[in-house]
Amino acid sequence: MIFNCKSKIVLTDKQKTLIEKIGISYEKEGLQPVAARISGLLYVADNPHLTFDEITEALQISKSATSNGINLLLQMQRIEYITFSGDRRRYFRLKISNWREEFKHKIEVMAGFNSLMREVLAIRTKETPEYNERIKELADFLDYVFQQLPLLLQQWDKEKNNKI
Amino acid sequence: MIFNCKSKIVLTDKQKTLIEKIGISYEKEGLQPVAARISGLLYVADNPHLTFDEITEALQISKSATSNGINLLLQMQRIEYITFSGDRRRYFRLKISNWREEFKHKIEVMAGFNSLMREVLAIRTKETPEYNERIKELADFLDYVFQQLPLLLQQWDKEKNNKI
DNA sequence: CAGTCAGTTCATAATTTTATGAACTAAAAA
DNA sequence: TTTTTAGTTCATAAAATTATGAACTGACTG
Repeated sequence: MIFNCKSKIVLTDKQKTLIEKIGISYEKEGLQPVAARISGLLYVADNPHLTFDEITEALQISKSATSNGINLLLQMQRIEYITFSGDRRRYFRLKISNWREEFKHKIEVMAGFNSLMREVLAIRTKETPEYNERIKELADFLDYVFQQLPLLLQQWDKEKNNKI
Repeated sequence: MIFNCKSKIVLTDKQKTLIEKIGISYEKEGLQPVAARISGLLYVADNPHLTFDEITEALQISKSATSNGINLLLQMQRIEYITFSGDRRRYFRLKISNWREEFKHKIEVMAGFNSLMREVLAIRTKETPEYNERIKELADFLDYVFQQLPLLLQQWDKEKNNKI
C-alpha cells in the first residue's frame, strides 16, 4: 500500500467566514448551496487539491451532498480533478483558468436577454413609438456591449503582456 | 363618476410565449416567478401602462401574488406608476430608462466578487504561489473590467449622439 | 352611513429545493 | 475470498420558496 498522508484539513475562522461569503455570492448567481461552499473551500484551502473526503469533512456535509456538489461543479467545468497512480482518490481543484470562459458565458447570457428584447420589438404594437424606442435603445446598448467586451479581453491581454 | 374604460387585456400566443421566456430569463437572475412574469407582461403588452387588476387578470394570478410582485418590483425600482386625477388606480409601467442603473448594479456585483478574491489573496498561504497568481490574475482582470465599463457607457453615449 | 374600489395582510397550502443516511457498486487490497 | 476504499443512488426528511383565498383596511361614492 502507498503511504497515504491524510492530513485532516483545519480551517481558521477567517477561512470559514470567507467560504461562507463566497458561498453566498455564488448562491446569488444561482449555484446550489453545497456547490457554492465547495467552490469557496477550494478558493481558501491551503492545499488547492482536495479529496472527496476532505471536502466532506471540512464542510461537515454528507457524502451524498459532496457527491452531488462535486458532480455539478464538474459538469459546469468549474472544477477538475487529477489522480495519482496507486491512489484511487480524485483530487479536485478549481479550474480558475476557466474564468475567461465564465466571463464569455456571462456575456452570452446578456446577449440572450438582448435577443428577447429584439423579439419584443418584433411583436410590439407600433402604436407606442416612444416606448418601443426605449426598448430599442436598451437592445442597441446590449449589442454594443456584446461587441466591445471581447475587445476588452484582448486589450487586457495586451496590457498584461507589456507589463511582463 | 369618471368614465372608466376598462378594456380587458387580450394576449396573443406570441405575447404569452414571450412573457414566459422573459419570465424564465429574469427568474434565472434570481427574480421571483410572479415578478418576472409581470416584467415580461409590461414588456410585451400593447399598453405600457397596466393597472393592478389588468395584471392580475392577464397573468391569471391571485391578487396577493400581484400585490407582492408589484411591491417587489417597485422596491427594486424596476417599475413605477402614474395616476390620473379622479381615478384611484395606479398605472404601472417598466422603468426602462433605468437600465443604466441596472447595468451599473451588475458591475457592482462583479466588483463585490472581486473584493472577495482580494480577501482570498490576503489570507491564502504563501506556499502556493502559482495558484495565488491565478487568483490574482482573475482579480486584476475584474479590476480592469470594473474600470473600463463606465467608459464603455460614455463611449456609447458619444456614438449615439454623433448619429443623431 | 352603507357600499364599492383598490389594494394589503396573513394563515395556510402547494411546490420546489436541498440535505441526509442507508444501502449499494465497482475496483483494489489483504 | 473477504474487506476496504471511494464513491453513487435513492427514498425520504427538512427547509425554503411561492401562491392562494379570505378577511381586512382605508379612501372615496352615492
